[in-house]
Amino acid sequence: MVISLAQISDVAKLAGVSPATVSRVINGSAKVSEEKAKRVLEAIKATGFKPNEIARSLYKKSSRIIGYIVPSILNIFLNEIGRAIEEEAFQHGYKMILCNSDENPKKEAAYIQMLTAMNADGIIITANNENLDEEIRNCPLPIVVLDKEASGRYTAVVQSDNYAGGRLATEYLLKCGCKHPVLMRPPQKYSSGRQRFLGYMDVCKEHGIEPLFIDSPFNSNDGLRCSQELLERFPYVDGILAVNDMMVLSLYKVLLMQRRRVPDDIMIVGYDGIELGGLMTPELTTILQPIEEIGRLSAKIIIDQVADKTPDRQEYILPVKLKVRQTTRPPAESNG
Amino acid sequence: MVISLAQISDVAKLAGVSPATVSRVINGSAKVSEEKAKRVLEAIKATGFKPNEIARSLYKKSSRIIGYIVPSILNIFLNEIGRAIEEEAFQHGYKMILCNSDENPKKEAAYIQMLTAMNADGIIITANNENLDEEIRNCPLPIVVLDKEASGRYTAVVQSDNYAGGRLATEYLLKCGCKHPVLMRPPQKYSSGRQRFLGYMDVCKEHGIEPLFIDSPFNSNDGLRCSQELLERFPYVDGILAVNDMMVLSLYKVLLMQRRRVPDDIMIVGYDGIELGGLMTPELTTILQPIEEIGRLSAKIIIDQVADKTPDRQEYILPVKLKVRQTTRPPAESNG
DNA sequence: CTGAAAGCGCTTACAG
DNA sequence: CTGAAAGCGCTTACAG
Repeated sequence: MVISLAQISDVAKLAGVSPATVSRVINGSAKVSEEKAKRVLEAIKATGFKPNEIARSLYKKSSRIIGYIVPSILNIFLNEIGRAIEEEAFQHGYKMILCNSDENPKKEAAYIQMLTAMNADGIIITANNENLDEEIRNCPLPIVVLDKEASGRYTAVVQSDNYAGGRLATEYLLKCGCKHPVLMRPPQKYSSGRQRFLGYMDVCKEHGIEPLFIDSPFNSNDGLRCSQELLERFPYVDGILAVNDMMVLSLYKVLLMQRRRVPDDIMIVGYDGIELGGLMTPELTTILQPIEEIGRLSAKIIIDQVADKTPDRQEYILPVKLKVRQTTRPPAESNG
Repeated sequence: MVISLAQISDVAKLAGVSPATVSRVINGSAKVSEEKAKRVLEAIKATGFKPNEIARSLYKKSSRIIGYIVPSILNIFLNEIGRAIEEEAFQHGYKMILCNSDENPKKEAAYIQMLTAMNADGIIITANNENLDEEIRNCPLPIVVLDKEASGRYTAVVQSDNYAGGRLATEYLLKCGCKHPVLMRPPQKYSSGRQRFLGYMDVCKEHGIEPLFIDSPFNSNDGLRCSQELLERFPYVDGILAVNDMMVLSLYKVLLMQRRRVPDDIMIVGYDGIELGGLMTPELTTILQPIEEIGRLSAKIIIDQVADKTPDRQEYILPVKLKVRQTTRPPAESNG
């Protein structure tokens, strides 16, 4: 069943004017006599006319759409950023569409092409593969890269201060009295991962503490295995810097099986600050990335770009914060 | 910085043929001499030409895009369905774009219009408000409605058997020896919620058990308050049918505070079967909705619709399953 | 097999 | 202020 929609010509006929006049009324792009405008408005209502955006953007080169490409639609952190992008976009009359690349370079390329082809006004992407360079280079749209090593052409990079995040978490665990904090080291192919590692290493060095870490993916599919390995390799661990908040669910499971109490035996600091962290039991102490700001800023950069405002700079490093909850215990003297 | 893209006319010029011929090569829509085809292919490569989908779909009326509109981008269950939609779509050369309506009717309407305007081939929606009727009626696209009471016009409704789900969960709790199973009753404005409630009520009646329930939202923002209220009103509760899996995180928190053990003191059955349930500690016994199938079927219905195949029927009720994990304990005699 | 032409549904110079 | 015309970048009858 296909409902045929009214077209601008139908409206024009009904109102007794030309399509051009109808267009001008809709867009407010030129003066139209009050009387004709009124007739047009009535005709629009009567016909239920909605301008065809395809035709419109074929001419206008802008569809007021921002594309957000993520490697996984199941990544809560990225979805929380998406929500912020969406809000900012909508406030400015833009729409956000989310595309799931499923960590598949072919899909990623396909969505970049689709967004280009549909005259989107920009792309926000957490690209995580290098093969993408060519697609991005061939894409004429403004591109904001999130959170990852930016390679090749882009309009701006928006990420949080991962070095500071790594430091902050480590320093806090030491302050809480941990002697053997172990880092679940994020993938080192990402600059974010390298920065966090660096932050951890530097703090260890400054405190004369031996750095301990195991490599961990962001994805929690392997979380159980990874958590188990951590405890096997470092049975004396008394503090853990989780690769991200989600991973802590697996950590809890393994710790409980081994009857290690949190925070009594082992303290934990997560990373990201997704809402889920507050729902866990015990509630998760974590590094808060400025999720809302990352999303809004990224959207804003693209919207400004449309108005030919180039961003102040190409790299935005947003500050992180420590959120203390229940998986850490501050030292007793801090009460004084 | 705007990169100007090659157009079909550039390719034609370079290959020494007409744009029509280039189009025919790209689309395989008519025979082209081998020699010219070869020249065209070379010219395409040389220019890096990508057909403008906007222009293309203005004529073709199909953009090979399926829109998936959800009330919240943070709903894991809906995102898992989205992943399945995406996979099915991609296999057939379609793309899925996810639109977040944020439970805002205006956004919902805006996205429906956008998808219509961009000649999407169909919409999959978990509409949850009644005001939407008009938008949907005015939308000429195939629409598949998920999981909710379908109102007005639509191509098909795909949902799982909520009545059976309600029954299954209740029966299992009784089988495990619960005397006072309490239902976190899902919002009754949804047919899915009403069906589950009915399933629960019927089983209670059949077993001569007093039905106990409190109203609960799907959203876990209010989870803590809701869980607390449940325990206050029914302190003797020994089994809980959670409104969904996510809500169980809040439940755990409250139960732990009150020193009630799971499953020793209180057993829990979740609802949905999201992956997160398996990461919880204890791992969650739950009703598995056929997430993968819901997504794939919905996508398939739309894709078939494009080829003018009307679906076999308008209502698909998919079967649910019980997944036993650690929040329930089967009766001892079941070993024999 | 192939090109010139018309058309998809809008928008905007161009004249008046 | 307003309409006829051209154009956005493709695709597909229509002739040949």
